Amino acid sequence: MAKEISVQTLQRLPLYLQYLKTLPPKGEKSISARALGEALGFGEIQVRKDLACVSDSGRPKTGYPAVELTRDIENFLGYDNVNDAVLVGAGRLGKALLSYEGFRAYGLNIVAAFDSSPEKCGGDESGKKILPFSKLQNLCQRMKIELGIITVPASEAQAVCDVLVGSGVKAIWNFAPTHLHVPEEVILKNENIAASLAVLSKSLAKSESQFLNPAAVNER
Amino acid sequence: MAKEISVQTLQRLPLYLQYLKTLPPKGEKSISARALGEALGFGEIQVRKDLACVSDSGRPKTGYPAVELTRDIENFLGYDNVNDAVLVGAGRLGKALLSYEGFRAYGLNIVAAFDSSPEKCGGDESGKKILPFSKLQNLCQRMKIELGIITVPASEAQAVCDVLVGSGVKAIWNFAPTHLHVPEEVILKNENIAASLAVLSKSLAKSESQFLNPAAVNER
DNA sequence: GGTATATCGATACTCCATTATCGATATACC
DNA sequence: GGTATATCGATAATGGAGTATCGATATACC
Repeated sequence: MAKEISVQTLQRLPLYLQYLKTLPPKGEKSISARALGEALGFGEIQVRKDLACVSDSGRPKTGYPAVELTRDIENFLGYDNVNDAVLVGAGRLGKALLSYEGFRAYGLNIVAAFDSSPEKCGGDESGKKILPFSKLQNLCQRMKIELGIITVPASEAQAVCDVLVGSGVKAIWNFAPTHLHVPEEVILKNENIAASLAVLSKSLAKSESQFLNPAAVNER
Repeated sequence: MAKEISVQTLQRLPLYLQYLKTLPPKGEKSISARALGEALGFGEIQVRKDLACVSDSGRPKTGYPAVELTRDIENFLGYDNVNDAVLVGAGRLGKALLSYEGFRAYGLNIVAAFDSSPEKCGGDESGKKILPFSKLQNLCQRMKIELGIITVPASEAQAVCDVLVGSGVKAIWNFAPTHLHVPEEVILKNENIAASLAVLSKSLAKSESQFLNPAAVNER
């Protein structure tokens, strides 16, 4: 436990958690690394290494107690302390994220959305407020917002990003299909659907032309 | 050119392409690996190795001719031959994907969406049709659809997946936050927002507690 | 209580992606 | 046309993630 953790491991942790939550509460008290691995498509050694980073509840002969393991992963990922965030760009994708209930379970709370076109402003069906872009800076500074989510078109993304950074945001989650420039100390995570699609359609093409590598493009 | 290509390289190729498209048509005819790397945050050697997989248009002293390079990447990624797809789950995320204009540029054409609740059926604002789920199998078989996009809640995802596979779909793009089981020969790509968020919020937490590693969580 | 066994955790190994080094070469300039 | 130079491309070195092996140990069963 408490070793250096790699990005890959970090990305797998939520998957373990998702699976643990699907287990019936009345079922087995413990689960083995092998069983977890088979359910998710990972090797059992990899599962042990991943879990060793966040929990030491593993017991020989029985495996990991489901309740303790769940708690340990959640603690590590910080799902208990909530992160406030703002979202910029109330288009379709922005609204989809706004109304996604699951974020709260991941410790993320979108406090408000912003958009430059006035007709989008007001209340969203999700119950979240959509405010004019001009109010962004003020709100971020007042509420000490640290995370900004960008769902505007690519052409506006850098400008929005600059405003967010100027408002004290420390991390940017970018869904616009473009590369953003941020200062050293600001964390940037790009969500690029084209990159994912490239992997998928390429392996589809490959498998059709009988080349090689038919399956399992995903993780690992 | 034409060496084995890694998944990582494959994921970066669309990023090069995106950047190339932002260059003014009247500007420099050529661009160097160093310039590309600086714009996107990669090392110049990595850029050369990536591009070597898909193009041999690089010239000493000048770099890569923008037009040729663009064409080579697009050819490699298959953006010229269109892939038909169906989407299942006309919720907010599903509709967002439906109306995303950018897909066509990536060689993806969503021919129709499906949903089990009748009130969602009919025409979407995007112009795409939303059909009852019962018609899924028939349409897939008739049109020989090879790619299925899943945007239903996690609880229904496996059932939808099974129907898609049973309808002859060869690749699944899964946006539901759950792990799916598919036959060996079916390609599965999971889009997991929780995994991305985990990386982001963890590094945010880290940078605050002054541990280490302040920036650049993203690719590489 | 003793013993067999399933499973964990640590160490060692392998493999692949990234990074560094170096020679080759086409262009630009004189 | 000759020469200097920026840049590419190939080969080698490094680093890190994933995988295998093996001993340790807690549990279950007799």
